[in-house]
Amino acid sequence: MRYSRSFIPTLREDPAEARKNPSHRLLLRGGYVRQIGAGIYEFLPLGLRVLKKVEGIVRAEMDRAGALEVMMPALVPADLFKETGRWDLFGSTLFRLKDQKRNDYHLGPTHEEVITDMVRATVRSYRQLPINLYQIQWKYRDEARPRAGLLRCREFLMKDAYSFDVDEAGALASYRTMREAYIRIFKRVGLDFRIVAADSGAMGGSTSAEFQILAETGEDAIVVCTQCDYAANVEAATAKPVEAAAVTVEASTQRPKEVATPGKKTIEEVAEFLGVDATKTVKAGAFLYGKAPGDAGQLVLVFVRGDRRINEVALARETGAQWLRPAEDEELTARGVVAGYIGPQGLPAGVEKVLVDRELTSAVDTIVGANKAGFHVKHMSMPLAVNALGERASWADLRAVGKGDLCPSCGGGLEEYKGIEGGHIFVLGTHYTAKMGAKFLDDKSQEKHIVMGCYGIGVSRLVAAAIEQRYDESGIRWPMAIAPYHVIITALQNDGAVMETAVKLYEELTALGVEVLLDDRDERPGVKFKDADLLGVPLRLTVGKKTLDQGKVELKARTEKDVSLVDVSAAVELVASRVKAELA
RNA sequence: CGGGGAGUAGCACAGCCUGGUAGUGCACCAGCUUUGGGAGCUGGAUGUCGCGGGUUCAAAUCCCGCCUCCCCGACCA
Repeated sequence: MRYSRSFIPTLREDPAEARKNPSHRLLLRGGYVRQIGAGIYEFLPLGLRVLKKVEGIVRAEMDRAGALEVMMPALVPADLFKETGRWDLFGSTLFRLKDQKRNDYHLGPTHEEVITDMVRATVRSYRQLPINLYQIQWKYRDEARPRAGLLRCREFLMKDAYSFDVDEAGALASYRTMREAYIRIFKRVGLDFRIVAADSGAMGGSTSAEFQILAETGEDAIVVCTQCDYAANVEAATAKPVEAAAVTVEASTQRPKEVATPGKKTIEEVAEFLGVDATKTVKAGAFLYGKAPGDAGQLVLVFVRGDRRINEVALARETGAQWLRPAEDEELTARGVVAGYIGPQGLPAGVEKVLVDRELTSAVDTIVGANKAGFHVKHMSMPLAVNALGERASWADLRAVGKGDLCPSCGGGLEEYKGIEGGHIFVLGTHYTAKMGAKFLDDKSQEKHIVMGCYGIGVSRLVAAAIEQRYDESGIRWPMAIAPYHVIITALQNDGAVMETAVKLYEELTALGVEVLLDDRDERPGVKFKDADLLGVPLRLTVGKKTLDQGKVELKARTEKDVSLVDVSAAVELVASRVKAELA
């Protein structure tokens, strides 16, 4: 492509509304995309080339794994979601609309119901299974807060595959096949990623894993063991409990004693006031939760070590809550609980449920709230307190795990990283097929529900994630596999031998299947260099009078500092082989 | 959904407090010069000042209502 004939409206300055996020900023500045609304984007030619490259890799690997591509409607009649209850469960995130007959529809945020409907209408026998169907389509979610450019959109390109098997073992095999395909995809795209254990959330599945792309700007926190292959989203992470020996036990015989802590409510305040470390205190959290939308909230008190944070996802899992939120002070007062001074002993009868983090099994001499304004209790033993609460209390893993914790599987150190969720794979079981009556006859003439799995990749999100992982102050640094062009030829003079040589290189490389952007614009060299860096094309061939007089052109990689002078006659072969090598 | 900020030319912004012919830089067009890391000079074109209403002789500016976008948080199958 000749730059002079292309449509690449680069911006010299940062758009005001995209300064916070590198990929957003660079995609806009590089003329890849344009924002047209919150979380809604146009893909310009360059952006579309990148998107199609990612899509192509995903498609190739899905096909290789035996999945079959289908196309489903984005506009979906509400009946299907009503069958599984997701019409209500999805809540405000679902884009809903009515047709002229006032019937309900939604824009597909994901297509489990639609694909299950397709399968239940056509599959009758175990002989038709297993099958894996996938789609690469625009999906819609009315995000409460779209942000970070392509990373969290309301309209986004998604690959979703859905597997259907005769039993759990089959589903697990399908899951493993997808897992392998995903590894190939993320590697081919050129991403640094980790496969982490994930919370299955409301998908109702059992086995699941996330493919997290490591990036400073990631929204997710993950922990990775430095010694084994344990890795988990912090929402799902557990850690080896701290050994009892690590806690002082000599004072455990002391009797609990109330101390005045007037006005000291937070752990920081209490710890400082009493002159102890936060680890020697216990933090209380109070939450209201319900098991169905619109339930009257039920109160649960949570205790973790003072320096810990409560993992609300783990709490939701433990309580079976469908929704969960911190309780307001007034709601606590109404139940006889004193906000800021909550402790495990002497709790009012209004408190029916208490969960204590397992780490506190060793907390035999700790500081807790006194359930009385202005007082805390020293020398409290959490195990004794839990016993005293009887059936109201139980132990659970509720603390947010982080750096410094020990690996639950090998005891090694855990590191914490930020990640962008690029893919998520689930075994769903019969969650959807049972609700929707997707059945088949097995080889014993028994009617059974199909066992399902689903596997998503955020295709448009990967475009942004790749940038988040690879950029510098000058612009993007695309991996070869998804770069809009493999090489940019920068012609420093716009005429004579320089342009002739540039065109010749362009034509020869193109003939070899190398994708070339020829900067033949009537611009000064500085402008061309700046744009080349901003666009992030992996290789740059610079043709200029100075070096051409000696029969040379310059070759530079976007990720390297050095420039190498190469013979014009050797340039094509050199570039072509390098491109081929990086794509392999 | 709670809190904060912002809407003026393609982009970045000033002007608003204190009402009086809408500005600056970059980009764009023309000419001359320049030509290896976002050139210089001269001239030019470009605006429903987010939308609607109100006050006023007069509104980008003051008042009321609305919309949109961004950031933090909540949320995120």
